[in-house]
Order: sequence, then C-alpha cells, then structure tokens
Amino acid sequence: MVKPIATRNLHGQVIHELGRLIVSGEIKPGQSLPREELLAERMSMSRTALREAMKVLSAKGLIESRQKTGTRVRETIHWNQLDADVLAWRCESMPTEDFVEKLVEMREIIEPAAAAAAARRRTAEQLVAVEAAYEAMAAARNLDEWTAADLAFHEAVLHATNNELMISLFSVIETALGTYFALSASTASNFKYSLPHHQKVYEAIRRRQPEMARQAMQKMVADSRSNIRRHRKAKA
Amino acid sequence: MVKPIATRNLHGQVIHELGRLIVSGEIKPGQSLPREELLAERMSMSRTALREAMKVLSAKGLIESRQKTGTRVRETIHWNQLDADVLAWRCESMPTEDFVEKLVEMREIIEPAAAAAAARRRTAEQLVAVEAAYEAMAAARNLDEWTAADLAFHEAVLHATNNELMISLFSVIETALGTYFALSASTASNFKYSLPHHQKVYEAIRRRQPEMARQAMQKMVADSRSNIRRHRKAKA
DNA sequence: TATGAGGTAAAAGTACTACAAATAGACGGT
DNA sequence: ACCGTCTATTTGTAGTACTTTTACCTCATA
Repeated sequence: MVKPIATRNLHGQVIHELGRLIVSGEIKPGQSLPREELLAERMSMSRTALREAMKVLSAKGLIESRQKTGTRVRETIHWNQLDADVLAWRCESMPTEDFVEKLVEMREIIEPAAAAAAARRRTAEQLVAVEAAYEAMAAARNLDEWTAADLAFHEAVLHATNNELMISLFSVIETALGTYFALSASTASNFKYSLPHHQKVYEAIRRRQPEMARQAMQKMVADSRSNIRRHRKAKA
Repeated sequence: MVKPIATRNLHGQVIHELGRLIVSGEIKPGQSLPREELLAERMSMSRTALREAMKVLSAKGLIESRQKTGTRVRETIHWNQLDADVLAWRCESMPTEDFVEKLVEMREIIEPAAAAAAARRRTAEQLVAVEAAYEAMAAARNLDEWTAADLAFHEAVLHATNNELMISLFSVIETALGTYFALSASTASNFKYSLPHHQKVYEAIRRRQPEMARQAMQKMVADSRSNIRRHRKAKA
C-alpha cells in the first residue's frame, strides 16, 4: 500500500530529489535547469542516469526539454497533479493550508459519488473487502492499525465502483488521509471516533442503497473537514 | 490544446508504440518484455533510447523493471489511468462501450461539482474566459470550431474552480468529449444543440449561483449521455 | 528427503565516449 | 532595416564496458 520509497536506484533518488525541488517551488516554473552535462557532474552521476530521471519527470509533466534551449520547469497547469509521486512530493515539504483544503474538496466530490456507485454495482467479493476493512478498523488497537484499515476501507469502496478511473483517484484520498492524520495527531486518544460513520457507509453499500451511501460518506468527509478546522484553530 | 503527437523523437515514438500495445491489451499484465538488449535490437534502436522510453512508461505505472527478472507489465490497478497519454492510448484502439460509460460517469461526478465550485470562487478573469469560450461556441460555423470551443468552455470552468487537482482532471473530460464527438459524428448537422445547456451553466457561474450551476451542468452531461445511448441503438 | 549455504549467470543499472540533429542567436550581405 | 546563412550550444542517439542485484542451480549437510 504505502510504498517504501526505498528507491535504492540512483536515478530513483534523483527523481525524488528533483521532483521535490520542483513541486515545492524551490525551482520555479519557467526556470531552466543547468545543462545535462553540468548537472550530472554537479550531482556526481552519469548523464545517462540523469536523463532517465528527467524523462520520468517529464512524463509527469513537470519539465520539458528541447534541444539548444535546455530543460525548463513547466507551468503548474501541465503537472500531473493527481500522480501519486507529485502529491507525495507536495506533502513532503509541509503542505500549505490551502492545499489541504483542496484535498478535502476533492474528497467531498469523489467519495460520496464513489460510495453511491459502489452501493449500486459492488460484487459480493468487493463487499467482503469493504467489510473486512471495516472490521479491521473496529478491531484496531492503535493509531497505526487504524490508519492502515481506514485506507483499506476507502480503497475498497473505490474498487467497488468497478470504474478504474475512479480507482486511480485513490492517490488523492490516500494523500488527503495521510495529511489528515498528520494534522490531527492530537486525537490519538480517541482515534476511533469516526467508526460509526464508516459503519453507515458500509451498511448502505451492503444493502445496495446508493443515496444512503452517498449521504453517509458525505457526512464523514464533512466531519473530518470540520475536524481539521477545529484542530487548526486550537493550534493558532 | 490537442497535442500534435508529432513526437519526432525516437523514444517519443517508442513510448507511444509500447504504451498503446500495453494499454490496448496486446501485451497483457504479468507478461514480461524481451530483455532490453534484445528489444532494442528488434526495434533497431539503442538500448539507451529504449531505456528512456521504458522509464516514462514505468512513471505512468504501466511497467516495472527489476534486475535479473526483467521488465513486466503491471496490473491495471497500478496504471495512472488519469494520465492524458494513457487515456489517449486507450481511445486509439477503439474505445470499448463500457469504457465510454466510465468516462461519462466521471464527467457526471466531476463537472457538476466543478461548475458549483466555479460559481462560488471564480475570479473576474476566469469568468471572462468562460464567457469567451461560450461566445466562440455560439459563433462556431463548423464542427471543428465547435469542438475546440466546447473543450475550451469545459476547461475554463475547471480553471475557475481554482483547484489544480480539479484542473488535472481535464484530461478525462477532454478524452470523454473526444470520444463523444467521434461517436455522435452523425449529429454534424445540428452540432449546436447543446448550446442552451452551456448558456445556463455560464449564466449560473456569472451570477455566482452554485446550485444552479451544478444542476445545469448535470443536465448537460446527462443529456450527452442519453445522446450516446440513442446513437448506439440507432447503429445497432 | 529436506534444507540451507554458496556460487553462477543473466538481466537491469551505471558510466563514459562519440557523434547526430536541431535551433537560438550572431553575423553578414543586400 | 530586413532576411538568409552560419555557428556554437544543447539535447538526442548510439555503442561499449563495467557494476550490482538476485533468481536459480548445485551440492554438502542434517
């Protein structure tokens, strides 16, 4: 689930490093990178490996290379913002407040719709997966177990939509939940408070009640949104 | 807007070629590619260029390379289905009926929500962009002009949400509209029939009426969905 | 027979070099 | 002042050599 990012490869490290620099804004759009030969030398690596890393970044829409001109960082409009790596890099360097808002907004749009679709089309096996995740949440004895089960729950719901485009949005939910747990770590005491919400969603999906599922999920996300707000105020 | 796909680079071509083969299912998940040296020779290119192409595909989650084992196609779950290229490759080899359904479902979820958000948060400039696109649709004198303006309209709405995660979903809308026009080409005569829908959306965004915008957009998408259905039946 | 240590080879990963292709920008001619 | 041409710079491609990882085979041992 959560990838180790061990990335022991050389270009893996470089992808990560450059990606983070760009996404965090330390290298701004329009700005151009040193030419390959020089950059490779500066990072003490071969041009070959560097180029492979750059290809990956360009695949994610972060950079663009042209002969003679060199390589420049593209406008944020062109970034694959939904790419798991891009999202992760964005969160690494302290997610800004408004980014968290945007993540929550996405959840509010995606998840209720997904829950409804799941209630409509889920197979028996997919229901089992949702149930299993719910049970794991109920049984969780610490925050780690809870977060793992929580993620599994939301992923199972997305899978139950039987729409792979939907499933690909899991990267967003994953990131959103990740930052949520990071922000509301204070609630480590009663981390299970949202269990009833999850139960309602699960029940609605089981009973094939799309509208019920939508509303339950909507409440859950709205609740977690207000929770973040509360936490932020408490800290301010 | 629509990228030329000229992709004169060698590895650009290879990315496209391999990507299409994988996404279309001609090379199935789990299956492994010939080893780099051999594949490079078979495609009459250098290993260097081939590897750069493969890095891009692995960045999109399509393949995975490990030493000794070789390179294998990953399960579809891991594909970045929302990536513009992946979507395009998928449509190139005859989009299946259920894929079109999934695209429409995504539109039904995303666009009404986007319209509502745009009505809430659009700036003056963003409104101008939406208006300009609408005017262009009204002024369109042939199908090409219409499709271009239509795309611009939907893109402008997404931009007006001021949420870049939302904006990244434009690739999905673009693909959906593309296949829509491809399918309902028969309506080339009265291609402007959906103009009133667009007007309502535009008006609601102008007047900052989120719920109105949501409903108008919802109707628009629902209408185009039923239009596809009708067309399919007519053909069958 | 099972099991585990160790060796081997095969494939990807990295490095270096050389050259090709494109093109921004300078140069020069009209 | 304009327009073609030339040049230098930077990415793109190729080829080769070597390194690292690791699946799998071998064989000794329990």
